[in-house]
Amino acid sequence: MNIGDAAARSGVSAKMIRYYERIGLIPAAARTASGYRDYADPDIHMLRFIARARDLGFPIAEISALLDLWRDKDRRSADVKALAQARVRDLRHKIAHLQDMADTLEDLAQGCAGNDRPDCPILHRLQTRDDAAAPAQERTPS
Amino acid sequence: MNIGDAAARSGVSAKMIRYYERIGLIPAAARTASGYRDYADPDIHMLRFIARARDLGFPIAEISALLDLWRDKDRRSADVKALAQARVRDLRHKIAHLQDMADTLEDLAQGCAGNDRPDCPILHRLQTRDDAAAPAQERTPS
DNA sequence: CTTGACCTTCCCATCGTTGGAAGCCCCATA
DNA sequence: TATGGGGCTTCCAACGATGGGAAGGTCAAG
Repeated sequence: MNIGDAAARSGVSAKMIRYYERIGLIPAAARTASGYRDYADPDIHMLRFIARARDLGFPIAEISALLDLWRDKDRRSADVKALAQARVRDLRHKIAHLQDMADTLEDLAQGCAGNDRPDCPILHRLQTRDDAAAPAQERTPS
Repeated sequence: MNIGDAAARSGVSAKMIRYYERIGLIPAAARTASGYRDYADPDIHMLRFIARARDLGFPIAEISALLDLWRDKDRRSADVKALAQARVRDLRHKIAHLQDMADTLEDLAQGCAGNDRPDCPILHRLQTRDDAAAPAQERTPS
């Protein structure tokens, strides 16, 4: 199976497959006599695994750890769970940060008339001191 | 005022100040006879403005637009508001995406025993077909 | 045999930021 | 006055993850 077929079947682009091989995330693929990379079904499984993990926000280093666990038949499910939970915490942290930014910005925009006049509290708050940068403190801890 | 002082006062690192100058976000700073960049209070205001906008998630291109509006005394506040609202929409979109990832992953982790045994639905779902990629609530844990 | 679609490697770009190296400058202290 | 250490200058590289493209080899169909 050529790299193009592997890409189509796994959802990982040919570019990224070569990249993952280069950085050592996946082992070097087998080669045909003419130098083409040659993939089989287990490789597709692995690439699909990577695609899923990537879609769930795992960075490369953690996908590498997940792959090790995936291949290790003597793994402890606690190790897998710990990785997943750490990722969830990281995602929740990022979400909270973006939420703060969005809430603050929305609050600023809400106070702006949005007409033809130049005065705008958004610019005003941006240019002045940073005393009250968090108006959205009381959010439901959903 | 040296670049180090400007960095300390504005909250923008010296590295980034040089970078912003290089990419044209800010005009080239004045120079002393010996070639040092020389900053005054208006420059600090501008850098602070940039730092605030950056902390609110504006990309460089939009900060540039905001700076233009900031300097334009004949601006229309509607233009500023539109930029801010577009940024809020973008942030909310990113938040929704991260939320999906976190919910799905949390759901997967919830079904994992987290003990010394190797079987783990997280790895299981990652390696099998893609019907599990839907948002967390859709799927009833069987 | 030609053509076109594929493959190979290599380089460059993104975006915002940080780090380092080599070399010059400024100030304080001995 | 000399010296040392910090700050300044520029340039180069890297990060994560991906895309684009050039130059050249290979494969399969017409």
